[in-house]
Amino acid sequence: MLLSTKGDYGVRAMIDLAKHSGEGPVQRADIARRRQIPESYLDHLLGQLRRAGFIRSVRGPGGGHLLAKPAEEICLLHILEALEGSLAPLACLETHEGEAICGQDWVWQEIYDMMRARLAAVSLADLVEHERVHERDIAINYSI
Amino acid sequence: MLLSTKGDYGVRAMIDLAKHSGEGPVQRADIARRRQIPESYLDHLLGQLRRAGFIRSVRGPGGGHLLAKPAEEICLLHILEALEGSLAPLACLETHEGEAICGQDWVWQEIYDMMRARLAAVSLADLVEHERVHERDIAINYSI
DNA sequence: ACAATGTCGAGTGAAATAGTCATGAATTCG
DNA sequence: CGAATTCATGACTATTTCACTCGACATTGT
Repeated sequence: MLLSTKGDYGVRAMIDLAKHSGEGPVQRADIARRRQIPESYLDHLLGQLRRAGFIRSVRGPGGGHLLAKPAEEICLLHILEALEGSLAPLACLETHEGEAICGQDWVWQEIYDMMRARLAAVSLADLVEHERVHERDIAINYSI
Repeated sequence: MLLSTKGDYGVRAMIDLAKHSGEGPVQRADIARRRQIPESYLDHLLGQLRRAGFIRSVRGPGGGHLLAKPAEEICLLHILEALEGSLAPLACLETHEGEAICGQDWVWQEIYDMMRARLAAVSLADLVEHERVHERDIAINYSI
C-alpha cells in the first residue's frame, strides 16, 4: 500500500475544512466525527498539516482549524507529500542506491512521474466538487 | 513504498533467469551473488514464482531454476502481483470499505489503472533488453 | 552412498503503523 | 481573575509487516 491511513485521514480532514471554509474555525471533534477519524490521532495529522502551512489553528473556546490558503491553491500532491513523505513506489527512486542493479527502475520512474503530474493537477477544490457531485448522485438514486 | 524488497528482488531474479535462459538451470547461489539478494531469502521468492507458474525448478546436482515460459510472454505486472499481492495504492481500492468517505479514491483509481496498463505492457524480455542497452552505455562511457 | 541442489515451514529482530494518553498552553467568557 | 474550552506536543504502547535466518527434509546425479 502506497498510502497509509495518514494520507487517507489527512486528505479527508482537508476536504472537511475546505467544505466548511467561510464558517469560522472547524473543531477537531467535528472533523473526527464527520470523517470517521480517531480524534486523538487526528491531532497529529492536524499538527503536520499546520507545520506544512496548509492550515492555521485557533485555540480557546470557538477555536478550531482553518485553511491557510484557498482550496484552489492546494493540490493533492503537496498534501500527500506533507503527510507521507515521498510517494516513490520503489526504494531506488528515492535513494538512488541499487539503481544499477534494480532493472525495473526506468518503468517505475515513468509511472512515478505520471502519478505526481496527475496528483499535482487535482486541487482540494476539485476534491470537494467531486464529493458534492457524488452526494447529488446518491440523492438522485434514492429519489428514483 | 508500494514495492517491498520482494518485488524488487523477485524481478531481479526473473531478469537473471531470462538473461541466462538456454544455458540450463540457473542456481540460486548464482542468482543471489549476481543480483545481490540474500540467498536464504531468495528461496522464498523462487518458491512464490514457481507456484505462480513463472519458473520451474530442478533438484539435485546441476539443478537450478528455469523460466517456464518465454520471456516475451511474462509481463512485469503479473510478476509483481504474484510477489506483492495487489498493487493498489490506497486501501479502499482493494477492500471497497470506506470508499464513500475517502474522497480521493477516484484520483487513485485513475492512477492505478494507468499503472497496471503500463506494467502489463512491459515484458521480461523488455527488461532484459533495457539492461543490455544500459550495460552498453556504461561500456561506452568507460571507453571514452 | 553421498554430495549437491531445491523445498518448506517455523522462528526472529527491527521497524513502521496506528494509535492512546497525560500534560500543558492559549483563549474566551462570566 | 478563574473556569471552561479548545488546540499542542511528546511519551508511550500494541499490532502488524518486513526482511530475513535456520533447520530438517526431498530429490537427483555420480
